[in-house]
Amino acid sequence: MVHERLLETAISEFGAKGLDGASTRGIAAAARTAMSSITYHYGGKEGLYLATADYIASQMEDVPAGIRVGSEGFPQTPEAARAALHAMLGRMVDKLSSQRSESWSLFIVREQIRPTEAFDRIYAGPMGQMMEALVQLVCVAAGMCDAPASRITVITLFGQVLAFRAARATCERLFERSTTDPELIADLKKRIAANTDAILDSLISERQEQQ
Amino acid sequence: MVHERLLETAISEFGAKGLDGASTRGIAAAARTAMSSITYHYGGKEGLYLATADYIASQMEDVPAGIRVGSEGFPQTPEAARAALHAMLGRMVDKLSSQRSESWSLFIVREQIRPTEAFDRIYAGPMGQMMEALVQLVCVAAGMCDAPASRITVITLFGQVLAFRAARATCERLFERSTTDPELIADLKKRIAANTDAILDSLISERQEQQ
DNA sequence: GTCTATACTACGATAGAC
DNA sequence: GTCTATCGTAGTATAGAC
Repeated sequence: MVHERLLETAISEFGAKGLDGASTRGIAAAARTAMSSITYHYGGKEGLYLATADYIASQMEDVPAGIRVGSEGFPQTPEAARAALHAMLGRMVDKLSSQRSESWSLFIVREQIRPTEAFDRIYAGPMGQMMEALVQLVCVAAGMCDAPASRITVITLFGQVLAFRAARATCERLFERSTTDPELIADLKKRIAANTDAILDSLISERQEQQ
Repeated sequence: MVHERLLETAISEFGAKGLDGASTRGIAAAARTAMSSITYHYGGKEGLYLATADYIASQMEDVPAGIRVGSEGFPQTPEAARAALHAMLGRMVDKLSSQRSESWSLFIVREQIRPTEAFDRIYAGPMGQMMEALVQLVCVAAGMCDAPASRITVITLFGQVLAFRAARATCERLFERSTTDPELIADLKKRIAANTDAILDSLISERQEQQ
């Protein structure tokens, strides 16, 4: 219980202020425990930071949802791959829409822009699996091998989802609606699905023109 | 000169650690001045934070590049709007690819996820202009009025660009190339342009089906 | 305008009570 | 395993020299 409270608070504090900026005193107080328990359980501030990264990584396990490169259930036909792509992007929207994701998204974005050892830990887990799965799904869906184009496409697809969290204040202003509105989230999912289809189709026709 | 050195350092420190996390001592030391000069010039830490937001906003002035809703040069035909859209997204990629954008992008993303008064100041400037211009350009390019769909589309287009900065560490891993590589940036721009065309075309055909 | 000096609060780490 | 107490360092703010 103490562990979980500490980690939850740490996500929020480290997310907001970074490793240097956050204070163990503040984290311990918010988690209703003594500061020295951080030293005891995690060896110090840095230890808690890395443990927080692992904790965040573990919370993303449901996003790839078993779709893993090389696994037996991995989609083999363009149609199946496209469906899996839609499903995975949809789960990502759900994940990033949730109130819970607010704290850890700041943590991750900081690590994305200025990576430390913590990013290695996050990427080594479900996040890396998810990105590699997306690459292979795009390849299968567009009938191409693992070309640079498919990887760039994945970043643009991911970006569509990411913007809803990483540019949230802009979304609130643009939509003049709360970004937690389920109807808005449903509309966003539909639009991302339509965009994904359009992008895949344009990749396919590009390929056909080249031949 | 002291002002500029202070503001540049402040972007980086506030970006990394937030308002609470960053220290005036650290900022002053890195800007090679006395800490008390922050009090003198900006009235304190918060004053410097807001001044930093204004400074960031002022640095984005070249992105809308005069394309402003209601101005006389605003594109009126679908073709012109599409070209302007490509140009503006291209300038955004350039901006976000630059080394300089690293510090202020963290500042902005933090404000996007947990907005304070500083975000109002940033959005009131070129950033808000840019987003509203994108909305109108999508409307003109897709032959639709200011529907919710156009605003959601703008977020997805923006997300494609944003990902290159806000998910940089993921990009580095996916591409196994430096994200400052000009060739990679050129490829990304081409892909975003192609995706934008595909997305606009799908918006247009959606509209035609409805009729 | 820019600096030093100082008052007071908060920081991380650690030792030791229980 | 969780707490309090304490040490040395670093934080903001302010007053005042120049």
